[in-house]
Amino acid sequence: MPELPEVETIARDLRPCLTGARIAGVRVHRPDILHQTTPAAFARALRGRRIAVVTRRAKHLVLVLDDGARVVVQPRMTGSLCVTPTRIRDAYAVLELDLGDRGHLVYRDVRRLGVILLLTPRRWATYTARLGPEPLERAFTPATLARALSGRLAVKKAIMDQRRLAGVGNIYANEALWLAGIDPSRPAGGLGEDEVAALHRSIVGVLRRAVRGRGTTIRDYRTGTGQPGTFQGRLAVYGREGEPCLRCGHHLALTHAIDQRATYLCPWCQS
DNA sequence: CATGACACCTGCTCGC
DNA sequence: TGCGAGCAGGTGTCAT
Repeated sequence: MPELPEVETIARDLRPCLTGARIAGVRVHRPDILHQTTPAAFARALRGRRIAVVTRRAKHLVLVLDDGARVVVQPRMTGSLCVTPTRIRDAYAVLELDLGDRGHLVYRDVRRLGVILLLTPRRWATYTARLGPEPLERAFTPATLARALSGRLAVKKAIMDQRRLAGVGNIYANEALWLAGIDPSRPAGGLGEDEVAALHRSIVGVLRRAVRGRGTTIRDYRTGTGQPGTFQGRLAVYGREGEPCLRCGHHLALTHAIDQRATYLCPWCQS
């Protein structure tokens, strides 16, 4: 579920709690979320290690351990992470790390669509190479975006394709395309230079504002401190079908024509 | 290579 | 009130 701003918020919240913490114990409550490893091997690799760095790549949280291994958490639809001072019973807890006097890190995931990976430096290199550029890094320019926008697929699909561009999901794709005044079904490769520039500005702008708002909570998303985000109150189109467009006043529409995902748009000013 | 269908899961909401 | 259908912000795989 969480997109870039949500995972960025979680990473920022967890960073002061986790950086330098030693992993004293590992509890895997739901083994099915561990991919390409077993609970026993996973626990063996983590126990006794220190967490050196807490970071984010695309929509994924990354814990770099002091031996260079990386624990990658993909929360997907309903995953959430937070640190608590003491253990609390939770039917949806999937993984718990005991951090001694630094408390407990809990990964909870109601639908259990999330994934946790343990990657060597070499496998991490392969992993990150498959993901597109980070839209909030300085190196992300309109030219970078233009490279992601090739082909005849819908521009909305293109910006949500994590190999082309990292971190944008359904909510922010809808918002960015509305901000840029671009029809989401337009072929990605057919945008003009000015439209690419507008979309670049919109993507960067909406992601920055959403990070400042600590993410969007529609249902399940919680920050790293267990609270809802605030950006849901500032969405211009997502979830607002039938309501007036904030630019032109026409009724916003909802379709599922692109990849069967909810697409919200203003039929008047996105055409 | 691009695209579409589907699978993975559970909970919530809506309509009857 | 109760029940089934449909829907949900993501990603990987497989067939075409």
